[in-house]
Amino acid sequence: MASVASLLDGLNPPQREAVCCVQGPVLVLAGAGSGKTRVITRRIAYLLARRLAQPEEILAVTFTNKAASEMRERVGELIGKKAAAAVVISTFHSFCLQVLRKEIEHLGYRRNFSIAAESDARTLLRRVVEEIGAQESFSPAMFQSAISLCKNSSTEPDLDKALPVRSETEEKYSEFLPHVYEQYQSALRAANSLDFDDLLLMTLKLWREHPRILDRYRKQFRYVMVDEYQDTNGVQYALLRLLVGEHRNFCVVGDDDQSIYAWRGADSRNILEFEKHFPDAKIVTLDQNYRSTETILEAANHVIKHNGARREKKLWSQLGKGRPIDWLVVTDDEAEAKKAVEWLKHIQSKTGARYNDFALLYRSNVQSRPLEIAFRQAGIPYVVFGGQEFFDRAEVRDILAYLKLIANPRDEASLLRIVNVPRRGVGDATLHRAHEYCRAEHLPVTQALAELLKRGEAPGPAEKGLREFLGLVTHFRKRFREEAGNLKGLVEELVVAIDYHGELQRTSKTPQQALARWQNVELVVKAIGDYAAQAAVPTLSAFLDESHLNTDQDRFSRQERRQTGVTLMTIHSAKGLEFPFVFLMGMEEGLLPHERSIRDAAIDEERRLCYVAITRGRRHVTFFEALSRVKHGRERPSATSRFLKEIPEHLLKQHLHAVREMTAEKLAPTGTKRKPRKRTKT
DNA sequence: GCGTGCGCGGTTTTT
DNA sequence: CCGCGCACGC
Repeated sequence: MASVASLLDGLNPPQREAVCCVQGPVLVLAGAGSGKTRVITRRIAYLLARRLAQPEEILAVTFTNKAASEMRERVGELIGKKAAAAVVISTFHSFCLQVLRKEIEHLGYRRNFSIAAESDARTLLRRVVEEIGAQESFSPAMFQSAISLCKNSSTEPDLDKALPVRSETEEKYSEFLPHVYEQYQSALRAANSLDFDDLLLMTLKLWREHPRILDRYRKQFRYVMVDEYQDTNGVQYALLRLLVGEHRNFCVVGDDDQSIYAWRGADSRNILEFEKHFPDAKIVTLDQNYRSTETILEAANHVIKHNGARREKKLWSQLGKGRPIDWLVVTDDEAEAKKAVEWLKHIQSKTGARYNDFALLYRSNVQSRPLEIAFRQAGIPYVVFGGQEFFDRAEVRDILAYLKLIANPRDEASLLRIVNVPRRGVGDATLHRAHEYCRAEHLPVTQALAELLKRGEAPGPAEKGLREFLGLVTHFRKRFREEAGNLKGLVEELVVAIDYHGELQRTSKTPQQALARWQNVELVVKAIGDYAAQAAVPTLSAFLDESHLNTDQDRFSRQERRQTGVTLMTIHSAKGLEFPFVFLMGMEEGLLPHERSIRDAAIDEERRLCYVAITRGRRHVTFFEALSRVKHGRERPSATSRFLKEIPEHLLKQHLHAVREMTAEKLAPTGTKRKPRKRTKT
């Protein structure tokens, strides 16, 4: 255990203050690259070194598993692995899941509840929308995001807030929304399932309705810390408020300028109005940056200062001016990709930088495509982050659905997914009947199906298939209960029992696709093996929980970090990361800011995105701008991003080489007359 | 109950 | 341009 004094070593004055002020509410405004993780980890160690708390009395909440495990690792370096393991460092969702796995029976759900992944939730929602006859108004997807916003926004689902009423269709839609919400919620309950948002909402409900239970948690967690506080939503705020209500030893760390998840329900008022919520709050601002050159920070400061409601802060560093930001103008997106390759090689030849030192950041995933092609052609290794999640692929979800139904016989979304995979001749008629039956008698779906079968109410061809299916599920449910030590073997057996290999061969378009999908299945089996090997008491249910709450970045980051290659990712996924060289692609109106945000007048968040992107760079940042871009399959002219224009000229160096080679014909068909010329400050 | 072809819509995505 | 969701025909 490190000494109290040594824990303050190498910290600047505000950082020390943030570490030492441990009683009462504290807001640490931590600008990009200002050493915030350092502050949180030292603070935890400080609490322990001064014997103010036992490890298990400290709760540190993060938004990602990755952040949580990094934090645990770094706390471990300070106080030892064993003590660090006892500190509760967790994401909001997994913390709430832990609470609910213990206490949910108080809310009338069963302990073996399923987590409904987004696709499962959509399945349930689709039927609800259909039953209500609301399909005329909006798609299930629209209802889904509206419901999610409701669930996130405040304590009680606030239906009016979900969407401002604008058109006739939308009016009709908001008229349906309350019914859809209600029916969806009861469908979830009948399926003994919670969606992601429910994990938080139900915990809140539990604490509200059962003060004694809340009291236990209050007594346990005497010190509470929250990372990325600008990303908390209304429910998370309410949860925290309840938890720290009495002792108020509450320290939040965040940066309002990096709030880029409002569209998902994050409410930046939580950080902006912290003093309103906690009038005696102590505010510490960390604005010394240890990451970027002064040029990069100056550019970032200039962009962000155009935002309205924000806490004034100016990042500064002692790392020298560095080189000006290069601004490369090219004709179109293909040229942009080629230029990126060329420019990367150019920087490498001057600095000797490795591929890992570069990140190409873009607003939306579609932009990755031309980049990937260019990098592949150039033979430069790259890693694309994002895109389809492993656990979101059809074959993986099939296997998971079997396991989920085995763990929770009421899980209707999972049943619907797999009852006919492989084909068993069970159709809508049978399933509808089962659904009605299940609703009337409050039976688990599996049992409802069994009952239909017993009564001979399953129509001819379905009968045999149904019998086999139910036999299989029952068989494996028993086996998983009795042979819990052999998770991996049982999953392997299950895959064979349903002949999933054959199924993939039947349903894949090419043998290559069948192979790729089969390899994913093998990865699921491997994942459960890995899980069983490291868990103290492996259970199917805990494996399923993990597979729902961990993202690919948590699961595969280790391997990928070892890999050397250029990083391609969205600005959103770059938050929290840093790279010596950052290329910011598509600095154009319509892309950054995105056209949809322009339409919705949500420019401030786009500006924060731009700010986040720029502040990822350590040594150097390059902007790319294409004069025309393919959108929805059409080539269209584009204009320089307004954010780029907010950066003073002396910080930029514009390059027009690529454009000089541009031919007149290239521009003519797109109708653009715009000739790039040296920018004049407006 | 199951396979195919047209037509619409299309940011970002910590869990 | 691409992927999917649904509607139609077997």
